[in-house]
Amino acid sequence: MASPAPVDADTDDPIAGLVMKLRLRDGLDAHEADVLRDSIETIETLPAGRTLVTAGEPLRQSILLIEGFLIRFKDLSQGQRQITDIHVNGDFADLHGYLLKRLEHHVGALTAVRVAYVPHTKLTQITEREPHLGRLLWLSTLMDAALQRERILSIGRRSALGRVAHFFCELNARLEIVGQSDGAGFPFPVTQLDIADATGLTPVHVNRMLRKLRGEGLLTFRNGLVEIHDRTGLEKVADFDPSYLFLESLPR
Amino acid sequence: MASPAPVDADTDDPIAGLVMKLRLRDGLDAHEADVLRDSIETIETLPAGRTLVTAGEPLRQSILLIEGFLIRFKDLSQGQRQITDIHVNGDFADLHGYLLKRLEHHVGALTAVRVAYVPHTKLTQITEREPHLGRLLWLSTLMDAALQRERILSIGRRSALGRVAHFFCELNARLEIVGQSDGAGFPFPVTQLDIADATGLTPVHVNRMLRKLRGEGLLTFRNGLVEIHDRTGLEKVADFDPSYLFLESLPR
DNA sequence: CGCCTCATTGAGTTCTGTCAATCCCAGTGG
DNA sequence: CCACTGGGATTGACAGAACTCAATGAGGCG
Repeated sequence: MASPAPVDADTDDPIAGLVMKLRLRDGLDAHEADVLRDSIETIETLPAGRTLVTAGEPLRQSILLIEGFLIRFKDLSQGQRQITDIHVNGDFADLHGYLLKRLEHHVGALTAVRVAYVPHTKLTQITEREPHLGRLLWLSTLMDAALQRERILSIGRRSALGRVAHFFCELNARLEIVGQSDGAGFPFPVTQLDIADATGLTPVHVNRMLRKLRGEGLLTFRNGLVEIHDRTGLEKVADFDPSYLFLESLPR
Repeated sequence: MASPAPVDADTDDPIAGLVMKLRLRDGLDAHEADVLRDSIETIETLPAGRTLVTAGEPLRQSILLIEGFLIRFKDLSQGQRQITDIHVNGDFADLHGYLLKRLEHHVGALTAVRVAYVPHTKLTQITEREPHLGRLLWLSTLMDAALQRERILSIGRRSALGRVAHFFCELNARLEIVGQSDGAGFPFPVTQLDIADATGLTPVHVNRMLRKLRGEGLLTFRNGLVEIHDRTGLEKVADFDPSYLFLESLPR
């Protein structure tokens, strides 16, 4: 019940999701896929709530998310939390830490996760020996940045209802890419507080917005499950334009 | 009067600001600086308000900002504008466009600017022949992303007053790096509407917050000039922690 | 059964936005 | 030199969105 319905990205190959996403944007040959796979040092399963990286700590490896949801988040001095990114299956979540050497934010497991660790030394080898693959990794961090910009727009200019709607539209679209959503819904075992921290709202207000979305027959979020009843309507409320997701191919 | 007071980054070298910033993080040898300088194709001066890149248009070159302020911004379908990034002297503003092939946002001149154009072919050569320099360019896009994350935190969780205060704290710190602020103030010829679009507020409310900052003896913004009267107090109101700017060196 | 976390709801408050008038000032033309 | 104009800045009054506080409900778990 609580386990996500595996579609076809969830094979035994830990980099299946990543490969699906990179392929979507640019060619990725078998050799390059092998190099990526061989760069993985260890694989781990972690429970929800676990902090994987704390701001400021020195880093020597990056995190590839195989299954579950990871978040990057920051806090103000008084404790107000803001989630800046949500990562899904196949995201090279922590690639930012590679060149920054330390992160200015935390990385945590939003749900139970399976992650692979890639040593930074391997990443440097890739940039030296496989320039094209190196550019693809760079590209994936640039697409993270595009998601962040949309989040800035969302929090800065969308209404609370629009923000919540947009949050789910984006998640749905991103999960579709990696075969974790069929477009009509997906498992998402988090609390309303988590959604509040991602949208810059309070949990109470998120609750009200969810009620409204439900009442308008657009979307239900309950028991860790998102059901999209009216995708077109939801995207209209969200003012959702997926072009920032770069879903089309970007020829080499 | 309206011309910014050049400190020492404003030499004739178009990449002076960029070099200052990259040096701060990692070694950059003379050869690498030459490669960067030689990658510039043309240099242009543009008036305030000019749009340099429109969302979606195919790109073949990236923009290095030599002087003035550039913005990246997005709009909702009803026209609400949100500035997602502000670029200062020495920022390789449009490096994101290199691998994305097209941008999902616009790039505009917030003030009069002088910009250099670098063809994407040159950037590819750098990644192929100069892996270390390539990583530095990658690093600069990662630092852009760190700024974006702080903006998400700011808009999502800071009060209106805190947002405005934080906006100026960040700008001041970034301008100091490239010698465009002495820490006590700097020229910033923009309107309150621009600040509103950057902070996710309305111009009327920005005006009120500016009045408050002025009333508390923290900062004055008037006639395109920022004067910081009480930096410590301002940073306190802003809950400003500069660690996200990565001002310290990141050893190779 | 009791406890705990999370979801839900209502009432009231506060913050920020909206609307509209006025002010200020630089630039322009007479 | 002065009236006029236009773009911002400023202000007040009011509206509305989102937050706060607090109570209640619902479900899972030991």
